Amino acid sequence: MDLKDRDADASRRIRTAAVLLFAQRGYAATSIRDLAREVGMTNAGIYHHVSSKEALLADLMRVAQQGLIDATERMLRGVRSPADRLALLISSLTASHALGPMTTRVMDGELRSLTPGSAVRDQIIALRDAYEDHWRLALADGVAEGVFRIADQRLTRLALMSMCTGTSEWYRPDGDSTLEQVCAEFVAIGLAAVRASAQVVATPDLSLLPDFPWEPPDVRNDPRPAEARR
Amino acid sequence: MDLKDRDADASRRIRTAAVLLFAQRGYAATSIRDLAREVGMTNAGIYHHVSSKEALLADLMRVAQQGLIDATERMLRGVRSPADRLALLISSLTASHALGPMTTRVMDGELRSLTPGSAVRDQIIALRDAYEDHWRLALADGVAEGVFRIADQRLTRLALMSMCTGTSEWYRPDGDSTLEQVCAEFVAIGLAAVRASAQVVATPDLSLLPDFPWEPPDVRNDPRPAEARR
DNA sequence: ACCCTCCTACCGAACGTTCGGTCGCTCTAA
DNA sequence: TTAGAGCGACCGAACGTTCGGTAGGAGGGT
Repeated sequence: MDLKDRDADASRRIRTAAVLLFAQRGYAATSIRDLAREVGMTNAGIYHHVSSKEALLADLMRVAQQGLIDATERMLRGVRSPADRLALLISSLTASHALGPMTTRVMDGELRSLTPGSAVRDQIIALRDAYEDHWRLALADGVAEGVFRIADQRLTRLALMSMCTGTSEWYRPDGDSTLEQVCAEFVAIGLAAVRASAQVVATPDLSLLPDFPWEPPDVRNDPRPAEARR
Repeated sequence: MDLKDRDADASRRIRTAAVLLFAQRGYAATSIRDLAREVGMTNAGIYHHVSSKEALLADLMRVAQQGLIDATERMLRGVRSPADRLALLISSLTASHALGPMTTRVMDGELRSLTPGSAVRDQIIALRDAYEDHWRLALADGVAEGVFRIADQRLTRLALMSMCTGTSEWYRPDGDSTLEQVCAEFVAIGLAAVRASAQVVATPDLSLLPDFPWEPPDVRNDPRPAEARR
């Protein structure tokens, strides 16, 4: 195999394994040696592809967060109605967490593992803020246009985002509900939460979802902790 | 001070500090020495009150989960209407996570840190199942009685529970919304999610909420990671 | 076709540090 | 006088990371 390809392949396998292990056990509970064993290398070999354990985590998180932002802006492009935008925000966040459960669990839950005050951490927080601004704007516009009736916009946003992100904890592609059913149900709940008077016409284009490049292939041998299997 | 009291006090301070550190940094990222420093002891001193680090975590989780179950059953006692029961489930789960954010974050998120197959882990999973059964039953009863219209009961339950448990990540007692407002809003969202036709008359008695005995006093100096401060 | 050199992916071994946990002593309150 | 809370010192193991070395493909000259 070409050396360039070999390097790219090793980097990809390391990141895929890292996403899997960080999501299952947590960053702090995963050692470089665990990671090396998973990709068939020694711990020293890992450091040819990664400058440090924390830089690896930061890289995974930054790419994932940026991918979510890009996908969201692709989906919202040209959509004006606040109800449509809210529906697309709910669908895309839910679908992203359903289809990339490992990546999104690391993205959502490992910020505390990055050194406080470090540049990468601040950058990722800024990305998160930029993403949430799309929600803030959609809700504020809906209220301003009189099509949403919301008591507390921050409260509503946090409730709906928790609902969507929670999907990564329980969704299974071979489970009882299809992704389309989940999205449709969550959109219905979200529109009820904002007392939307307008009808939703936008349909999410799932091909615009983020590509999480290191999401592990669905491990049939139960990649998820037992408590999430119900 | 009486020796018995001194022991009880040390045990309490250890558990309070453990809940705080486990919630902030995670179990794996917290060392016994971190814990000892927080309570003004050496690492060896800790082991006079705790048999092992994992047993300490299991103890915190078991007591928290049992407290939630007890409080839920106190609240639901004698309440027959499914709409009332759902409203009380939402209120109590939300309020528990708002008032005991550290305890509930450990309870919800550290199951993966317990040794797979261990007796304590299985016991805590069983407690969690027992708690969730109250939700399953309320939704199923509502559907059976014709007062709820739900496409997928499991889906609805998971969405609403995620919304409630997410509260521990952002709620602040000195924030913009009061606990009563949060509960009222979440109950409204929940009832809309099940297309409840019945009116809700039950009012949650907050004095029946679980007493999480080791929840740290609200640390004004920002006990929460920066990303949750918005 | 061949050799020679370079480069790079990776390994074996070790670094200093920190981990969870133990042991025996000291000190103190009852 | 005694029990036990807490401490100082320590254990073996594991941690993240580094370093010198090696195998083998890549590339150029002949």
